[in-house]
Amino acid sequence: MTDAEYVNIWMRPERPARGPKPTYSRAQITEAAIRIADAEGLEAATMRRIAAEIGAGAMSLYRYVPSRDNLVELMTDRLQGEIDVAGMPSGDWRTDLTRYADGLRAMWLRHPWIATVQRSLPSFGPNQLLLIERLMGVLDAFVSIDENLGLMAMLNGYIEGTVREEISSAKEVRRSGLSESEWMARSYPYVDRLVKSGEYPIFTKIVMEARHPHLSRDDQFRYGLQRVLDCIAAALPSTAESPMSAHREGRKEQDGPGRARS
Amino acid sequence: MTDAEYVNIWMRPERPARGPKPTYSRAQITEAAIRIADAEGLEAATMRRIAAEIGAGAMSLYRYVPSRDNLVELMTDRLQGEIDVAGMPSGDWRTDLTRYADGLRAMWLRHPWIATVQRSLPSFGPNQLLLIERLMGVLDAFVSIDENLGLMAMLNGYIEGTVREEISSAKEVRRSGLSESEWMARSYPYVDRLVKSGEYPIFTKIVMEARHPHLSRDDQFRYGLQRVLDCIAAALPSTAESPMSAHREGRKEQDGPGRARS
DNA sequence: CTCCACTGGGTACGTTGTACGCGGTTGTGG
DNA sequence: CCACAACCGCGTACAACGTACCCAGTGGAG
Repeated sequence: MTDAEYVNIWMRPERPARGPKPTYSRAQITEAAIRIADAEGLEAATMRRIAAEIGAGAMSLYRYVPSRDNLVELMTDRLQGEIDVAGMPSGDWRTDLTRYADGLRAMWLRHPWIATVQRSLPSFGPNQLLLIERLMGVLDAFVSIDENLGLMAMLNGYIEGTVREEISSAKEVRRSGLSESEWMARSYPYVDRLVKSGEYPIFTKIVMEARHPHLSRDDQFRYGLQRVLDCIAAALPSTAESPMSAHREGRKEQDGPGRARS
Repeated sequence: MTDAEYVNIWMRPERPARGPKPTYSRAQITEAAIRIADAEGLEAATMRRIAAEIGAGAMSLYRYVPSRDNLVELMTDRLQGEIDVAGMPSGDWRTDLTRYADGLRAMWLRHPWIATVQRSLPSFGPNQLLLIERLMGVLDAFVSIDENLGLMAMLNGYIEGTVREEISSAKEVRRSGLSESEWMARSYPYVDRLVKSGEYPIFTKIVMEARHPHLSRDDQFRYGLQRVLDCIAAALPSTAESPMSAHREGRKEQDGPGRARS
């Protein structure tokens, strides 16, 4: 089996048996790369830059990592480890999934570049495996694996989609050096032209509403998450009823005070 | 206002008033770039390659497009136009959203590279605007804009998340030149080691189950989508009841025949 | 007719990932 | 104990990238 035939990075041993002791380590390199990516984006984490960060020569990194893509894989798995899923399943699936959702979102917001890595087939690094065990374990007692996978796809889809939006908004703000409201002011001519054209009534409605957001980003996320969890609840057998899920009030019309519909 | 201060690509006029007639056009360049990206991935659509495709010199493209990033924006908006949302809202929101979901998924599968572009703040190209109008119009009569945005975030999150997985799986298959089952055979040593270790019971369950998938990818998608739509239905006032949504049967335990839990 | 804003495109620069090979270091078989 | 092969860090080199700059031609406005 030649070097190129390792199925993934986790199969390739970090350290060979013989030879001089390595000065650095995969973990150290991964850490440095994450530090740079956090501060300046993933594209700033070039091999030369990472090497400089730990005081090594550029090509030295290739003694530890076969390629930059593989390094990104290492970084991604390290991030999965930041999500605290200890003690799951706790018996209260709603609490568990809320904790997971908050943890995943917080992790993405700490490391926004994660949104730009397109996962290849799941590489099943150690942290990802642990996460799978704990997360899928939450509903494992209640539904089949197929159904569990489907529900988690929905949950993850909601979380990632929402956070992607938060991230790209924040990135644009940083990129342009303008605050969010300044950015809106800058793009005013374009938006205004669209609004004034009268061809986009719903877009207009969104723009008008967005200027007076009722909820903070956190609250928006929490609110939508509760909706998703309600949906999951509906898919579970009654035996799974979560101890403290008595927050199902009659919601119906809860519009703001007298906003007319166009 | 200097060139750099255009707020986005849509504000910048394609053609100036005077001078010789351009040989090419933004639309033509965009089309060529999409063709290349479809066949070989977005990273293959380099400026030189696109120029060669239409028979131009590399630098000529910059007469039409300020930068490659802006070109990607043009490509993305063109893709949004492929989703057929004509005639929405039709009055049957469930049918409308199903059609949209199928259309979005099909478009992503036709142009998998879309998953690798990280949107900056929504650029509101013409096709995206139209899509917003039609899609958000579907539920506009039933819920507030805030709620509508939340529900659509959930729907889009589910669709994009699911399709991302399909895409990365397909890409890995193409990259390695192996079929899906060959790929699994190749990675058998790694997976087998994990299974045999006994530390990952749920991962093991997934692997065992995945060898006998009950549903095709299409059916999986459809199934999860129905679940999401059920969730949306729960958030709507009763007046919004969709004509043909009587497919809520009693589902409970539907496990495979007697697989013990570890 | 004259001007000059525009055209297509060639050359060149800085930056990227990484193949290759060097001289030095070290665990191990004889 | 010692020679050797396997490993180390890393300097050099190359191809490909996005794009700044410049130039000679072209055609509508005054």
